[in-house]
Amino acid sequence: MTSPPPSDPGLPDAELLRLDHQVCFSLQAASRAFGGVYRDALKELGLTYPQYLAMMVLWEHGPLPVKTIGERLHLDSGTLSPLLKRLESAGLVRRERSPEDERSVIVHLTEAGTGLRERALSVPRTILGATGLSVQEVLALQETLARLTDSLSRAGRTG
Amino acid sequence: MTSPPPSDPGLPDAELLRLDHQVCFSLQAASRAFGGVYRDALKELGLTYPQYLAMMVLWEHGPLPVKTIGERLHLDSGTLSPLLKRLESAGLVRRERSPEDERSVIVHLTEAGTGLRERALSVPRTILGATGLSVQEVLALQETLARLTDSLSRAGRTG
DNA sequence: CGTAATTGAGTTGTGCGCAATTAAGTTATG
DNA sequence: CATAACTTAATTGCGCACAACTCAATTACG
Repeated sequence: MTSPPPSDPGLPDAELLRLDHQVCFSLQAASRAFGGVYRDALKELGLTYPQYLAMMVLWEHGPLPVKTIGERLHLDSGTLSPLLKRLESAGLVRRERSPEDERSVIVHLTEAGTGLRERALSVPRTILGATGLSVQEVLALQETLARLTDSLSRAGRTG
Repeated sequence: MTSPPPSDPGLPDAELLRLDHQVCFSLQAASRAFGGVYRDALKELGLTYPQYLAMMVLWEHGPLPVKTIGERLHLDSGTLSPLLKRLESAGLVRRERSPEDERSVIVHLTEAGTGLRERALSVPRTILGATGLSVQEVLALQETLARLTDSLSRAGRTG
């Protein structure tokens, strides 16, 4: 339990009352801007950004149950199930029940899914270039965002 | 035209290839964490976060056409039209055609909508507290996000 | 004046994110 | 062994975001 900074005196209320909403707002703006860039970059691959994330997890770790993919991406089955079905319809993955635990559905890459990785390799560099940020800034931003997310999640659970 | 840092040599490719996706990922994680906190904070008001944003714009500026609300929130009519209809169904706003320009729909607050502002006043402080960030960090974060969003938008249009 | 181009809302369709529920399989317990 | 508790996916329903489109109103131009 670190003591979070209290309601941060030093600025007038009216100022504070605007700051917070703008943080979230700026965050969503950046998030949506990313979405646009990824949309363009992924269009020729026929993937959306969340689908791309799921594929990245599979490219990196091989066959995984839905549960694990969900944990990596912080997504639940309500989001993943239809997403993975779309990837399956596109012929990129196969879903098979685990013989060991029939509750688990293991998601495998198909040949096409594995092959797609080659064409996806250029995407990250494109995106990084589009951010216009230095590596230092990226790292600092991630550090701040990680702490922010942690605080917010904690507040959601306990507050 | 500032010269954006080039593909940032100095780190191996494999490292860079992971960074970018994690920025967007961290961003979305933070964004979703905010969503959760706002969801809790706004539950008793019967508003979602985007609805809350729309209400804030109206509380601040009075009656506005859909167009202007969309510009403020960076949302198009495809998102706003149903959202505003839900607010109207909830009795918080009224939508009226502008007599000067019959294409415009002016969104007005109702008594209930105006009254809701009182109950919404406590929300921002709650959120700010949940972020666990200092004011300096908030300001720095916003500055970075603004630049990031700007670069990404520019990349989307021109790239 | 009359037609063309533009503008502002709305509609439709796709996909994501989340809550709540259901169903089926597994594990623990009496 | 039988039942209860838990786990894993899937489904349903709602709302947001965006693209593509339609429609009516306005503005610009010949």
